[in-house]
Amino acid sequence: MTATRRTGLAAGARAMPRTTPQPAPVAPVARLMVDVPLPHLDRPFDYLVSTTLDEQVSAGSRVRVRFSGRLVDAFVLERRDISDHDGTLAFVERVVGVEPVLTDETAALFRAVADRWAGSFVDVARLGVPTRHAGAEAKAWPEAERAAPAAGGAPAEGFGRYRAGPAFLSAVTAARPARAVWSALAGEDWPRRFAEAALAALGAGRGAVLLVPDARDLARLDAALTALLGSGRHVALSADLGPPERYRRWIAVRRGAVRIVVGTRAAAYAPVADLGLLAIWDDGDDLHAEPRAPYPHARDVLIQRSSLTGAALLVGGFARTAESALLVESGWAHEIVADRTVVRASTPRTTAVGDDIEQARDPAASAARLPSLAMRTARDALAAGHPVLVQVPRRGYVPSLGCARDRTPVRCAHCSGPVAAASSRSTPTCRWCGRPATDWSCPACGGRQLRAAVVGAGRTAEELGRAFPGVAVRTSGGERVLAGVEAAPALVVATPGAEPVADGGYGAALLLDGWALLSRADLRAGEETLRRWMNAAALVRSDGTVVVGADAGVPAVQALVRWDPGGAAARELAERAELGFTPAVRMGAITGTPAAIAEILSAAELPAAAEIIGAVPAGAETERMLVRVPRAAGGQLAAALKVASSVRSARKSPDPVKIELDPVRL
DNA sequence: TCAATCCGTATC
DNA sequence: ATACGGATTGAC
Repeated sequence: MTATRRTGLAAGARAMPRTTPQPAPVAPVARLMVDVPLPHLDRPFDYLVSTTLDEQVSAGSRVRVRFSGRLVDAFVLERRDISDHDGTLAFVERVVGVEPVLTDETAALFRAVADRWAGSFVDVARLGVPTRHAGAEAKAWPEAERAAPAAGGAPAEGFGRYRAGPAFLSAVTAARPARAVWSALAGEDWPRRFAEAALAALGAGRGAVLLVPDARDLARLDAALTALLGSGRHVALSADLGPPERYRRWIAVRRGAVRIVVGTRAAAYAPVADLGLLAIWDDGDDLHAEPRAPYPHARDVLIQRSSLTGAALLVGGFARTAESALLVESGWAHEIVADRTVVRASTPRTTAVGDDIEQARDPAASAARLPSLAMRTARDALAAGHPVLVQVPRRGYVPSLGCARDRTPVRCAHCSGPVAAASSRSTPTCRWCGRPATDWSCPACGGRQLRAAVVGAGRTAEELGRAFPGVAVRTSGGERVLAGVEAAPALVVATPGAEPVADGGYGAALLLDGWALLSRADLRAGEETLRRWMNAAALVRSDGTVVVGADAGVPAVQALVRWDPGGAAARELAERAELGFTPAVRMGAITGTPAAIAEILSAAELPAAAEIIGAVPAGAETERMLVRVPRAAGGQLAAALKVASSVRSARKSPDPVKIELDPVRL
């Protein structure tokens, strides 16, 4: 660049006079991570900080730098005196916003999570740091309005009902790194318990992060914290806030104005200083699994964060996952469970009516789906003035049809998609391409008559309306989810996960079509079914009744009847160990073209014990390969896969591969 | 001998 | 990604 050009620039657009930048006198080097998606660039680079930017660039700052010719975003990890880079250093171009977005602790967490899931730092940082919104930086956070903390309950209240419950709370109060898996009793006011645990952390002068699966649970937890702490001392973070509000709240946390964060999975990375408690509710819910690379699971992020910071960890739920069972079995976490007598007293009476599979599978006969016991149970609860919950696994009217004669599933003639009916009168239509399925004939027997193969929530509500004339029927599911229902007779038809909370509890719950949940071709079908049932049954009054439409011999049914989430999870874990599946082992899943998979496998120095489980088709021209290693070699596996994908990206290999660790779905 | 092109490598 | 250097190729 010539002297004249430089003079020209100095006289140019910028108001501030511009000369050759001088490195800052103290700690002129900024070590930073550049925001480029290439795995082989996932390491720090050093830049110089000029005297003009000296004040604004600190550890955690978001900056822009010229990297290999173009301007890219970057996260500053630290300021240091010297660089170990041999070449000359470029200067940081500018600072993005005045707010440092990383703390030393979250930077370490991003690194650890990236390493654990064979991803890169900036991929994880993108999950944990919301997009900047300049307007939000200016506003101050309102002062907390303090509620008089409600007095702690009597000994047999709250966590006092559980063995090791009070011990956990006092550990949090004493800022000790207690770790626990909590199996909540049916009917438990878990948002209140979470709020109490957060208050304990606050009492120790620490902060807390509490995670829930979805917006509805978040609203409940938010309300419980407001009731206990007043407003302004905690903040709710979720994706559906919209960028400005989300950033405003997040910045309040980063500045230390708020020390308690409740939120959905991305809140796991909230920059709370001096963490005293990390908690997650219902860790079996799929929503805790991040769908963006590197696909970290919120429970595992909290586990790592607990290890890094020494913050207490609470994994709570009505049901228990095999992963949580492993935390207990390995001795890493303690159990918080109630004694059997307490469990029996709080669990609604539960009966299975699976009886005849053939009959249960004939959804056309409403008497079979709503057996007489279920009808009687509902009638009694309604008569007693309580609402009745009816859980139906599928939404829609008739989401799946079959041949009336031999039950061959009806597929679309054009695209082979599944065919569903939207109402009793409408023409069955393909759910993929929308074409009506007129003129269908059974490929097996030639029959032309259709019948319902699966009955959805819509038709169930219709049937119930006829069976109980005069009783209000309400539905919750899909896009229309009810938060709660009042303590009055009503039939509430809900899909799993969309069950409204009933004021005072439901008088009864009917869990229909258990076979549809249990027979899913999924390794986790049993665990997931029990989780959905327990979450529904937990909303029933302790003197109420649960009727579950599944065979009494099925382990999940027995665990529900006995309210034994720990036993079920231990059995599940043992089964996974036998089959060699997560969490008993660590797994890597590589999805891509056969050539790309072969490239990864040849570049990866897999641990000696690695076992490769042969490629299965995974979509058009792609396959999926699994690598299994003992848990102790999990870190090595992730590192090897990371190196292999770095080699591929450095080599500019064309077809993309997806690398997942411990995938939730197999 | 020089320029156009390809390939591999580093990116502070 | 993308910019750059060194090697390679082809035409004069």
